[in-house]
Amino acid sequence: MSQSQTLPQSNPNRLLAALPAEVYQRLLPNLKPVTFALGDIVYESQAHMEYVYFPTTAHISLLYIMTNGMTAEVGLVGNEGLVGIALFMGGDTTPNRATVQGAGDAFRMQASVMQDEFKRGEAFQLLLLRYTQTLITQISQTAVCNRLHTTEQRLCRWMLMTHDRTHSDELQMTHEFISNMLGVQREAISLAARRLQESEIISYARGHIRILDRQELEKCACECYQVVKAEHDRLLG
Amino acid sequence: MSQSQTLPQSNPNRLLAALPAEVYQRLLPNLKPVTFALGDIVYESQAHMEYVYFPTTAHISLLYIMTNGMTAEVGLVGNEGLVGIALFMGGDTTPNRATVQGAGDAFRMQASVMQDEFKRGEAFQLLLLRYTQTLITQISQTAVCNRLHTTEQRLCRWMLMTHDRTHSDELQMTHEFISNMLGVQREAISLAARRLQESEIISYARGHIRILDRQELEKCACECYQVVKAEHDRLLG
DNA sequence: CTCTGTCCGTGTGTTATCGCACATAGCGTG
DNA sequence: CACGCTATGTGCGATAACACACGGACAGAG
Repeated sequence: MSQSQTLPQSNPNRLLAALPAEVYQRLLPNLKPVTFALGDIVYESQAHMEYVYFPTTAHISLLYIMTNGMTAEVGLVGNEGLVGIALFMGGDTTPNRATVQGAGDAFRMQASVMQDEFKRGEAFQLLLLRYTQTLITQISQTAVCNRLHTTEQRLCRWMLMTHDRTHSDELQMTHEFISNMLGVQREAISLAARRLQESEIISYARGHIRILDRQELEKCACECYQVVKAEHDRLLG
Repeated sequence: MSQSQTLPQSNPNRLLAALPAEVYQRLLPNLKPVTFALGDIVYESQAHMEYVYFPTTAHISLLYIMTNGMTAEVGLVGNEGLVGIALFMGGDTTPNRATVQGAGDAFRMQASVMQDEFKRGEAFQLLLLRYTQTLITQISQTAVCNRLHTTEQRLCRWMLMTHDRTHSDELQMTHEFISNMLGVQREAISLAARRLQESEIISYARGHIRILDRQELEKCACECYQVVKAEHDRLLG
């Protein structure tokens, strides 16, 4: 992680953008731009959290690591949200690791500054709680989806969610990486991905996936994608 | 649902019990005892919510119903929590149905009264947000568990969670009912339950399950049960 | 241009679960 | 006590996913 020189204004964090000007101005001096590389660990499971992060171009996975080493993603955060909700929910830590799934930029804010503004109980608090509600919906739907849908459907949903946060048709990730997010074997991803490639919905090679036909991709995904999206639009759109 | 005559003090709601006396006294006039029967629907998916509920002896399932009718539980609330978090998180509704899994009592509070107290930003708010954080952990762990663990492990975890909220060794529920919670076929529950009965960990007959050996049951469950319990104890213990 | 590590393809056997069909048994009702 | 309903047992073929193994192909480093 390194400091970047200029604020990435072209693709702002949407929570910060939704704040009243007065609040935004008050917080601005406390927003420091940072750059994340793929694979960076933002927070370790159960570890102290000093900052909250408002992604702009980066996106971050919340994942759980079992004692036997298997992993599964429970949530995904891009420029629509923030990472570190435990710091205002009162937990201070979480059992999940937060790791960078897409390299890019974010703003960070000292936990104490965020908490002071949160305690004012105004727009900032309302916004953060509403976002947390959408995150709860996302996690709930992941629970349901993990139980009731096929690997192929879940792969489609996951690519759509990632696509929304990537702002590019090319996703840089290997089958191996995706299998760790979806909690399945790498071979299962290879199989599902190949079927999608044969249908000319995606194409891929050596860690680069290109989304060719987003409409078809949405048709192949389960309803979970739309449920989460609709709930997000309702609460923060 | 019917009004009961006396407040069930023997088994209080633990959130209410944790409030400072001053706050509790202020809220008391707004707490109305209600009794739930098995199967009652507390909130319908996407429907208006007029009250929040603090269970005492009842416990309530949060479950998602797919368009094809399949269901899966995402969370379980007993006297350690409350139902209706969307009312202070700012969502007002949720995509999940809340349904009574164990008959019993609860206190209800008008949404507006709850919101007024919440906005004071004091003990009540802190407590509710902390509880919400434990619920997020529960939902997250359900997501992971649904993906990575066997039906038998998940059945054990689910019975433990229910046992904690039932305050009795006898759970009144059929295999069919449990299968709807865990999102599996009824036959899969029958199989797993029979294995547990053969090991003399539980016994059951016609909708009555008796937990014979809770220690063994914990051994058969996955780590998810302990993770959620530990996080709850850390935040609200 | 060769080497090496990463990424993906593919096969085989095994297990878990589904989907369905039907049998059996207890319970309440009339 | 006969009946019907509900709860559970059981079998079987189909499918999805796991676990493991190994081969091929490409990219980048040197």
